[in-house]
Amino acid sequence: MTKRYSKKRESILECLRGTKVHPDAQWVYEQLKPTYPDLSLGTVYRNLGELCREGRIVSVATVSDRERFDACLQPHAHAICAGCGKILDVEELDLPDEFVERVQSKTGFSVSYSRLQFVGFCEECRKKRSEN
Amino acid sequence: MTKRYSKKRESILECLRGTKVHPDAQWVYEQLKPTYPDLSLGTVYRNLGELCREGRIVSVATVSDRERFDACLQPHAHAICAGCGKILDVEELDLPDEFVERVQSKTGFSVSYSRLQFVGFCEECRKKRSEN
DNA sequence: TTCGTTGCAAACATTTTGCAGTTTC
DNA sequence: GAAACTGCAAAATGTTTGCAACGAA
Repeated sequence: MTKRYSKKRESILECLRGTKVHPDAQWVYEQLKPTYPDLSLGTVYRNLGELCREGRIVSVATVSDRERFDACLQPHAHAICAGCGKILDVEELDLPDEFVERVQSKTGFSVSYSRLQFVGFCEECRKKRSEN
Repeated sequence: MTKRYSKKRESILECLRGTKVHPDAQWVYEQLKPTYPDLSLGTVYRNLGELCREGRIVSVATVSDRERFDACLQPHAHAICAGCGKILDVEELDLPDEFVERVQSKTGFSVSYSRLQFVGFCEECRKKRSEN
């Protein structure tokens, strides 16, 4: 199946590249719906999957049962709020190079990429909690 | 709601403690079903959720849309096979202590726990791939 | 007796898929 | 014109929930 140009796929990728929220399919759909009134959610899912398989985006986490994506391919850590689901990038937390090598030698895996997630509560959610 | 003893809940916890496969709800259900012919999947879900909330088990990853759990609470990394979904423990990959502090100071999060995942393909899945 | 726990089935939410029409090449 | 792409709706999948029966304290 040779790949063909698709305006909607390109827009989905651009949408991801232009945001820092690490969105899920629904969010991308809502962003693009005004521009493409005939856009369907299935198309968003299909293209997110395709872009992942091609390695043009990555799946960074599943939060509240929704898969979240990122078009930034440079490895970096994520802070995930267990309250509101917000995901923030955290730079300058690079894993030692030998980690991947050690995983490969210990498990026999060939490692494609890694995820470093810090789960907790963001300031806003902590504030809301203390109010109640 | 004061907690009461439940044989099934205890068995669910024991089941998790006795395995290294980082199972999902379905797997636990199938393990215990012979022992408890009247066990229902809903009970497994309810208790896994409860055990998580109590901090007696942790959710280590969502693979192929299924949440996977672990009764081992010592922080450790995981190798996740994108082919078959297998999850292996990887010891001796400790994050520098200052990572959590840095996340907290940079994002304002209060971090509860972290996850370090290495996604790739296990030996068996690579073998299968090269055969086709 | 109280109220947490469970089985069961229905409800839910997210994601996938089949198909017919459309677009790219 | 062939094959990829899409909208739409239905289906599939994992998970949650309401309720009546059950069980622990």
